[in-house]
Amino acid sequence: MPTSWADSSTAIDFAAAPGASVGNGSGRSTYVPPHLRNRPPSAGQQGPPSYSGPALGNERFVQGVQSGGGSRIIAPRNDYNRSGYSGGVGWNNRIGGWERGREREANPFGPDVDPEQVFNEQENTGINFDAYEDIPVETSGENVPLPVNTFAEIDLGEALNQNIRRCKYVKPTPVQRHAIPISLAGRDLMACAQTGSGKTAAFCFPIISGIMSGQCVQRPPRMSRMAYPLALILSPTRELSCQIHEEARKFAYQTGVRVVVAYGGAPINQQLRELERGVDILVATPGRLVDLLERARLSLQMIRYLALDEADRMLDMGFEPQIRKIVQQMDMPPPGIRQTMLFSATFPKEIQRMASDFLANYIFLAVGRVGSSTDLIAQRVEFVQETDKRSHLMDLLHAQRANGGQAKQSLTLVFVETKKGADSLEHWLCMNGFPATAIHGDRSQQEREYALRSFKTGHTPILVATDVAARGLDIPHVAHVINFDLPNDIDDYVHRIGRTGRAGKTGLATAFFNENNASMAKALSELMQEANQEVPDWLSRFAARSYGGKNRRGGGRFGSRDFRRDSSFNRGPADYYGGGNAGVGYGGSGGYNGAYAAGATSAWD
DNA sequence: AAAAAAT
Repeated sequence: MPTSWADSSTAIDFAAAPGASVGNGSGRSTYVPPHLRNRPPSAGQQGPPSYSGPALGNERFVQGVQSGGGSRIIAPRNDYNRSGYSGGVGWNNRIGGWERGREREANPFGPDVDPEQVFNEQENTGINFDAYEDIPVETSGENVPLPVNTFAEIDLGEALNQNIRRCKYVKPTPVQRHAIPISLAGRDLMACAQTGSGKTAAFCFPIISGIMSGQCVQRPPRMSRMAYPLALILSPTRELSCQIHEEARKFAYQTGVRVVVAYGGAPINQQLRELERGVDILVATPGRLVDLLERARLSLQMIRYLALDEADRMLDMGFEPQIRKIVQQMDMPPPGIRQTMLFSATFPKEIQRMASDFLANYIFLAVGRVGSSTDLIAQRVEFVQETDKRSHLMDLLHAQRANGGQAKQSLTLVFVETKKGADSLEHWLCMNGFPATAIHGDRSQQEREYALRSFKTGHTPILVATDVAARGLDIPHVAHVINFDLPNDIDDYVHRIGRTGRAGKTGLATAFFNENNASMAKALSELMQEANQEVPDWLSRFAARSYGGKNRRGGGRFGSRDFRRDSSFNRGPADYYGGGNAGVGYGGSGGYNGAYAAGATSAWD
């Protein structure tokens, strides 16, 4: 994955520059970021700047600018923070500062888009805003800031506004309308929303805007090669982290806010180099992040914004210990000091507990699921024996091809249960004349990224995938999701079919069902029923027969409701936000069920 | 049981 800064020629300077070598000893050279080398010494370099940051106490970082005088001298340093110290204007000056001398920031909008040509027409892969009109939204908490209806109402700054135009965002999505004002007001947020609802922008805009305007102490001077991001965005899979990184780079283009991504499976050295060159927003998967922390190449003590994306997925994948380590056991400022946004498609107990632990007096936001509410995804279930699956798949693909689906317009995503199954199905499809590729966790990261690219571009319009691709990935033009193997969890099913019918486009989801999936019958038929889909009789019979299986409404969930309303949850000292029920003026929450049935397992359980 | 994620 090309990362703009890595690809610039200064990377070479970096390797060659004497200043690049870093010493740990006090007498050795201090790392000077490449963009600050060969600059005439400014006033700031005469003496070491003082630094008053979180290490000295729990005051808000913004106070550091004003109160920093004479607090602590750590290391000789360049004028990184000069504007903040001298004028107290913070980052607006910094843009001129650390961006000056950089020839050109790589164009994050892709080769087809000239960022200078804001009104340049491009295929609209964006959001079908009409599809958002009826999406129900629910908020609760103390003093919920009012939602906005346009981006213009929000003061995000000219640079960000221009990027919003470049991205062709005309109008905020529901999650953006609500989440952005909440975030800009400095409040913590627990949001139930899906990727595809525009939530990446919903958490990126306030972060970028906050970093730009914040009178923060930029980098605590250190002699080590430690990176100090101001914002951290955690996501469950590498591909999702990449995707967030790509989007965030567009939003941050020419704002001076630097976005870096770190994830496993890729050489760590390049990522370390990126971090060394400065990072404001770090997007990461938990494993690699812990690695970086343990190598002491990264400190979280400057974190002002924390965003956890697809939090339920991260818990499913067993990341809770790592996440708790990152958030609670390293040097990250506590809730109330940092600002935290927790995004999750579902809201089970574990997430509620996490919300209690990670957030301070938060606002709860639930957004109906886009594309699932209506007929945007046509769901079909077919009874297919294991042994017949391949030939049946072949029939579907032939029919699809016969219908003249343009390759690029009709991508087909085939979900299977196992990594081995993915490989063998891919091979079999290719042998039978269907250009397919596969993505799963046993493939190298390079292969994974190649597969995804090849699929997105329509080069191989069939992608065989395990659940690695089930959530969050936003691939335009997926016309058909085939559950070759049904998952064992209805939530996974919802996420998988959510790869189609995105952003207001219609999609088709076909599932192969047989006796092995009996445990899914009930939940599946309920889900389809509530989404006004035709449920085959045989499936209803299966459903009636099955006792076990997961009841969608069960599982000890409070659903999308703000659980703080439920007094049973407020037990003991964990209720640190005091007072307990924050759901002021909140009532009649059940009203949306039914109408938005397919989203029932997500935001509207 | 399988998948994902650090090496």
